[in-house]
Amino acid sequence: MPSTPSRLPCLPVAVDVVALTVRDGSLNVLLVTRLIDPFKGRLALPGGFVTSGEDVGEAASRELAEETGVERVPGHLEQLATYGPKGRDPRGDVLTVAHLLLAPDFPVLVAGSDAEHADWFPVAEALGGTLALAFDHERILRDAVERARSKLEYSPLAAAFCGEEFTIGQLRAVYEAVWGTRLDPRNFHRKATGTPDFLEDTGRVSSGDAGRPAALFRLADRARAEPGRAVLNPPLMRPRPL
Amino acid sequence: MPSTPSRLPCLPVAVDVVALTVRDGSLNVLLVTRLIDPFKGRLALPGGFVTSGEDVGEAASRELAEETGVERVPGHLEQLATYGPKGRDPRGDVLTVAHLLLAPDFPVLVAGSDAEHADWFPVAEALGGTLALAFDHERILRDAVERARSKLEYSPLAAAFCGEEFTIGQLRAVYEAVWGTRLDPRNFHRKATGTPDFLEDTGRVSSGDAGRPAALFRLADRARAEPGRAVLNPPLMRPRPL
DNA sequence: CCAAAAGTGTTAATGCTACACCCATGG
DNA sequence: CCATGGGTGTAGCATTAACACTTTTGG
Repeated sequence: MPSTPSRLPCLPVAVDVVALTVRDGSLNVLLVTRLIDPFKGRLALPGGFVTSGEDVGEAASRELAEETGVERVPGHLEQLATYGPKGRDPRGDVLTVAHLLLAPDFPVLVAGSDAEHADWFPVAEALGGTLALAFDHERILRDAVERARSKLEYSPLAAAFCGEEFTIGQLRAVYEAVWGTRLDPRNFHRKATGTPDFLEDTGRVSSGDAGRPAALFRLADRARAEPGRAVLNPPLMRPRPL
Repeated sequence: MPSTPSRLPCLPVAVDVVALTVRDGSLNVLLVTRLIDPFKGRLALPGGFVTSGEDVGEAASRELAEETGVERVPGHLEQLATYGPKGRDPRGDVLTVAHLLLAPDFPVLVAGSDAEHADWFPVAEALGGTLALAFDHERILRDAVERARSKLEYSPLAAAFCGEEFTIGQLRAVYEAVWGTRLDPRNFHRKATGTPDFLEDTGRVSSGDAGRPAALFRLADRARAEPGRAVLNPPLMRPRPL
């Protein structure tokens, strides 16, 4: 069976992934150095073309695995938005379906100097213009960060930045890094632990750090099942900027 | 210059539009009867293929105009999500970029019996399975309604369902229709008029209806400029269903 | 002991819900 | 006059914001 009907207008369809994580208290994004034209040598979002027989989400997963060298990239992947196809690629019209990955800080494997090498960069730098991203990737990154910021308000997705188990303090650090604000540790603790269907106490405690050991939590089953669902009702609001 | 680079994998790219409006107190969606296979005779979302040289949003606008006979369709158009390309069209892989239109109740022009004829249908019927929509359009419609519901909570987009000027009562009717709930008129009035950068009093009043004449409002300039922006902070919350 | 982070209690301000109540029009 | 919807006031409740305070570790 033919996978594409004939005599229909066709477009090259790409996927790009904005992979975000929290490192050293600030929001970082995964970027690759382009080895071919256009924009050879410039930094870009990981991505590539959709091949026959796969959905766009599968293509995003595949590209992410290929360009990081990590077989099963952790975190929460969701679709962001579709851009184009007009005027965003010097080669011609290319449609791209951008995706958003919220992930714990996993190490990128370096395959070799000839492959495209992915690495984490602070979002502030990537949006400041100093890195000069390829294509319209700065705009896509901007949209992705805004999406991530608003998602934290009403969904349990902040936990996607943490590992399987995490402390309330680590979770708060995620909110602070993504929103660029400081939150009151006491009030945050009450809100996070008091929200139904959000967190589950594992009974274990973290060790090693300074200060009193913290209880370890994991996402509640209800929140695991539907990661996009609005379990934080009323929402956890980010402080209004003046 | 060639508009599509050669030797790149290609896909047919469609756009579909979920046009929503409020009629007689309930949420309605614009559907067309398909005149060709596949799904000939079935109801479907208006849409079509993206042609060379246009962005997906432009294609959505164009298809909407073509299939309704209305040159400049009113309301707020935004991208919803992208579906596919696998297994959603019996002809083969087709990617579709779904859009969402929130519009006042405009009359659909009937061009003739041979053209695809668009008309409004209650969302409840379209999602109930009685209408049996073509392709995966029921799923897209479901996502669109959910998006519209959550957008009303924090954005000023409820006004997109009304005309240029509207009363608080008409605005409340939009919330009630989209959310399927009843809201207290007094509290709603206070919240709507008390939210900064949301509504602007025109100074005029509505006439003709039963009861006391109501003041006419329009969207504030700030809300007009960025229709998706979260001006309703804290959000206008829909009553939690038991 | 001291610093640092975890966790609990308390209070004041804010926002929402649920009403009572008055206003202005059409019939 | 009455019904109908527009608009204001207010008391009770829930949530939040701000901060005092205790707990438990590492150095």
